[in-house]
Amino acid sequence: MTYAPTWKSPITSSDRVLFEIQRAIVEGEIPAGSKISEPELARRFAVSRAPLREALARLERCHLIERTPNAGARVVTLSLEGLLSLYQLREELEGLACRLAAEHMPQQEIEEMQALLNKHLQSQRVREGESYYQEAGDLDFHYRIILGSKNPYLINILCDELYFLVRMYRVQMGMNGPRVSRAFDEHKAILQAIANRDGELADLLMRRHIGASRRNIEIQLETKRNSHEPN
Amino acid sequence: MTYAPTWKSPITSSDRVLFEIQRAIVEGEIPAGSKISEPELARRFAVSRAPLREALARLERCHLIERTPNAGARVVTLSLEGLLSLYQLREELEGLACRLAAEHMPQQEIEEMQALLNKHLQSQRVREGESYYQEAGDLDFHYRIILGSKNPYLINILCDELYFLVRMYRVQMGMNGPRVSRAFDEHKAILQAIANRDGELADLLMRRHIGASRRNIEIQLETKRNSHEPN
DNA sequence: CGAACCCGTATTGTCGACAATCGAGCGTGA
DNA sequence: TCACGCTCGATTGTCGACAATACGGGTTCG
Repeated sequence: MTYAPTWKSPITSSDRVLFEIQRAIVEGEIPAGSKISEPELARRFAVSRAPLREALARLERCHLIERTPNAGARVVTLSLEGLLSLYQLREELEGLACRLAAEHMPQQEIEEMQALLNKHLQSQRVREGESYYQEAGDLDFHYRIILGSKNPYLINILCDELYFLVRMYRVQMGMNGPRVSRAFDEHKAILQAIANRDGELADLLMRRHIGASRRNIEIQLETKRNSHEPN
Repeated sequence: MTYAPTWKSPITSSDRVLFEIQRAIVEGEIPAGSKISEPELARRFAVSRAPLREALARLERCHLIERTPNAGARVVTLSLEGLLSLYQLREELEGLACRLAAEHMPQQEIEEMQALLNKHLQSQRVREGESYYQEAGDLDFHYRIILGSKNPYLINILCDELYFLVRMYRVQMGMNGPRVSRAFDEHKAILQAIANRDGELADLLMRRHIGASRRNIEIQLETKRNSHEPN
């Protein structure tokens, strides 16, 4: 069995269009909830509708658009409920990824990650509170652990299908709260557990790491419900 | 947010072709590992290559085929390693599904499932040891619990992307061993926990239920490794 | 004799046009 | 006035043909 592709460089023109639209949707350049017009996008990216439709199929696969037969496609609409569902999943899946990574991740990859964390730590010390860089670092950290699990289905789901949606939520709903500062320490602890081949602990720490964000969302949802329903 | 479609009846001809090929692959009529010829399949199902390619894209999505750019598609090859990866995932995801179902599943759906289980129980009492019927019943049971979780991403992953692959493994690798007889009781216990709104217990029982099969696979893998490597 | 190169063939990726279907707006009738 | 049906326009689904790329066999050179 071959591992998930996870990132082919844009070979075919369908790939190119896919990447462009992905970026545009994630960054909100194509607004969430807006309808997608095949002829318009085809003109915009200077391709025929055939590769465009191929790209749309893959966008649906990573949950960035929703298609209904004979009625076209829409960019997904973001909601706290959706974000909560997403984090419920991530908590389980990335916990599993940690357990498997502790088992299967090669020593070399672990050391590379440790070096990476140290590099990020330096950067953060320089500019305290800078969140965006941490964003990239955080996603990269999770990304590598998932790859370390060596479970092709898990890799595919998290890196190919959910990754961009997570990024979209982060960019457009600004999920970079006060947790940023704590993330470094938690990452360090998780990686240490993996280095010690302690899968159970790594699992637990990762669930906590993501679960903290999840509970944040649940609180927001609660307050939203409380402020809307009584009206 | 809309729930995953999970089963549109074949509206477009692309859908029709998709379902036909899905069935053919799952049942082994198109052998595992064989190369897929677009022109041939297009002729066989009397459609153009456009809807066929759409169908292939969706087949890739549910892991029944693997495509490499400019080189075509192949039916997946089954392996114990792949099956193990699949069950590792299922254990986590369906455990989560149980926990969420205990929280969100409407009383009515629960009662429907209880009725269904009783019906299956009668059927099984009549023909002890009959496995195939149990197969369908088992998949249906899991299916409904997943839907009960009301988590659209979870539903999509398990029911749309992994479901057919599980079926394919069951049909072609004959995963219907001695566990069949125990499944009924375990199903009953899981459903009871959900009915009691005891998510934690339902989670635990489901993990055990799937974990038993998973350990079975691990044992087979172990014996395979032991008999091959020394040579 | 082996390996690298080249070329023909088949397959995949892409295109433009046609057919089928859906949504919007208007007109008609109760 | 409101509801229903209809027509028109636009969009999506499908088709056949063309272009680009990868595989296989044969040849040639070291």
